[in-house]
Amino acid sequence: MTERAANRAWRPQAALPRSFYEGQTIDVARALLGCSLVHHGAHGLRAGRIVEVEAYLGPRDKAAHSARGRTARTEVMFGPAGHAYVYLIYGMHCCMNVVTGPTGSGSAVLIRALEPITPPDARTNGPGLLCRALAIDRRHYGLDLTGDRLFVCAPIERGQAQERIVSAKRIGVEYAGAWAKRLLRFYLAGNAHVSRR
DNA sequence: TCATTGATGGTCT
DNA sequence: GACCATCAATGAG
Repeated sequence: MTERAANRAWRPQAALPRSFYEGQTIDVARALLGCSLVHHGAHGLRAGRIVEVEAYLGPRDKAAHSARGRTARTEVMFGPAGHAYVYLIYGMHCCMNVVTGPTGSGSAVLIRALEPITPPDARTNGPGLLCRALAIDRRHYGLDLTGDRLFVCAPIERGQAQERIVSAKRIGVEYAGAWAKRLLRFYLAGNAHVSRR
């Protein structure tokens, strides 16, 4: 946490390969916890450690945007895994997902919160906040996450006991009937940067 | 501390 | 025209 932020310059590792994203969406969601989200932009390097995610399981999942059909907005969800699905919500906030599973499955994982790395005082405890902090917006729609601009890299080894993962209901999807009750939100237990505590 | 509400615009009916 | 995978400001208690 503050130790990582304060000390020697943090350097991103290699981007995770496409095979990482091609797995079962729930498995990918859980595996993303602890990984670093990295953006190399005009502003320089901005990054954070993923501490909260939500899984969206494709068109059968009534909470998923892909359940509304294949449209210009959702097109990237139906493409190959390992690409960014970025959308505008409430007219002012962007949210970022990673596309998962087999091509055509329409599944993705929403990144909901980060523990900031650079800059260390950034507010990243929500899907809109983290996009703003990392300068991610709709221009990144469809971007290949196996490139070197925007990507995820493997967890930083901490030499500590592994952090426990909590499963919970997803936020803001009450309209989705039975799917709203599914425990498809995952976060690191006790982490101070989770969006709702 | 909690509940409520306004901001703001793309997407879909 | 309604809805929305959000956030910040506000006001009551």
